[in-house]
Amino acid sequence: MSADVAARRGIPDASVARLPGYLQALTNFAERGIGSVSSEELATAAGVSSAKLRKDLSHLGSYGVRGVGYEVDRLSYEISTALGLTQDWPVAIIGMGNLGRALAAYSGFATRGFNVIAVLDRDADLVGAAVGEHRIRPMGDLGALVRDDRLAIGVIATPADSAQEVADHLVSAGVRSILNFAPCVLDVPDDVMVRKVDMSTELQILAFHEQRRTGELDLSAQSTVEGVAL
Amino acid sequence: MSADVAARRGIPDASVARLPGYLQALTNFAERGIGSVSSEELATAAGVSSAKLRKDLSHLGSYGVRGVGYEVDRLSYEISTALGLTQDWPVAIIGMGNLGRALAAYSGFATRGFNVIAVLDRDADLVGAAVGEHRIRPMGDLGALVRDDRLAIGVIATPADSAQEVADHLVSAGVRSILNFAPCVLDVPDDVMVRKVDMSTELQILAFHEQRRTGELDLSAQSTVEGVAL
DNA sequence: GCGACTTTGTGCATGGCTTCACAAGTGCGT
DNA sequence: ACGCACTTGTGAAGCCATGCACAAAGTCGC
Repeated sequence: MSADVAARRGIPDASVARLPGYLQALTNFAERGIGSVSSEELATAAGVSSAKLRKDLSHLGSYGVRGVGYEVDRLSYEISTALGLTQDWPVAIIGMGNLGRALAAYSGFATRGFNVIAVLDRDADLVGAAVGEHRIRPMGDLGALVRDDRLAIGVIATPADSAQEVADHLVSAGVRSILNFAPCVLDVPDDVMVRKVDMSTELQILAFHEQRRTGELDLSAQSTVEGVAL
Repeated sequence: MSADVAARRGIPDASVARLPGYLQALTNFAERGIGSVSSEELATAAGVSSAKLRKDLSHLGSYGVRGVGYEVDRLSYEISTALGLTQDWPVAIIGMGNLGRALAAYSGFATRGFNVIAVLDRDADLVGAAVGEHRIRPMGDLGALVRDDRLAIGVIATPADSAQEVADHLVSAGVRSILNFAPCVLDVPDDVMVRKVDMSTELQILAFHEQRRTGELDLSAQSTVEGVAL
């Protein structure tokens, strides 16, 4: 068991970031009634190379069978355990604008080990309004949610200018994992983990490649010789 | 100019992924009336190390002044140019569920170089309905949007089970940059770039670290000796 | 049983990214 | 004019992740 923990401690971040993808692919296989997959099949379904997949899985332990592959149910369980999804994590969403409401209505949480236990907003005028099955609660409720309902993960869906304030609130209430949808950098203590989701950033990265592509096409008149591929 | 392009070609992906963050931080500085920043200040605002920032910027060219720092406006312009944001990119959002509507209503696009020119849905019953300033259009309009309005970027906001179908439609219409919000892997030709945004994945990564943290706390009773930090 | 075949798990080499450390260049005060 | 304080840009070193190639280990057919 201590070996278990020791193994888990050493999983590289890059591997951890891919585990959810494997889990999702495995769920698809299970739904299609497939009981066993090779690293090649699973890797293709998850969009990675089979060597990478095997190395990633080797960090969890040795759950495959040589010559055969991986049992879908078993591997799903092991990855779920590694990710800490054997329990349901209570999540609170803060900021009930368009995005917050969309997130609150998103059904994908429940099937993936998360449970939205509360939605909150800083705006007193919104408090009490219904959002799906929830009623919007005031920020002051955060402390009770952490204490009584073991809230551990906060989702910030506010505009950028109030995100830091909300983050401070979450941190002082004891939340140490934050998913930030606001397009800004949050300043939090070292022991608080923040992950950011920003569609503008993603679009800008796409724009870079799109522009580079069209830029090269313009130049192709004078030199088609340079490798355009890749 | 060819040196310019050559320089731009060589920007590492990791650097490109950080440029939007720098641009955003610079915009903040500009709004606060700050005309000049050091790499240290900008790096802190963007949440990276100053060495990394300087190396990233060095890939664009030499736009700083030793002993002084970077002029905010100038650097903003250079990064915008590198990212291809001097023009506005036409974007279409496909899938008008909760998420699609939230994205369509998101005001952050316009200020960051993107312009939602159309929203679409596969469901014929939804076609024609109003979403903000837009009316939902049928998938068949994609070809015309690419041809007449230079649509280059598609945003998939459908459930996972129709994402691949939508992606195929986008690709055959000529779109080569896709932002995918559906929790699945898309199979597209090599010259099509897909970036994925998946909040479930992000939450699962947070859960991993949260679980590891609490797991170690549980064990701390028997052995506080092992380095708990980091 | 046994040999042929399949697939995992992993040591090793490779490449890319990050960090360090410092020379080169700039402004300022005197 | 000159030295001092400051900051950029960049070679060099170290680190992490990826890809390769193969031995180990299992199945299947006979």
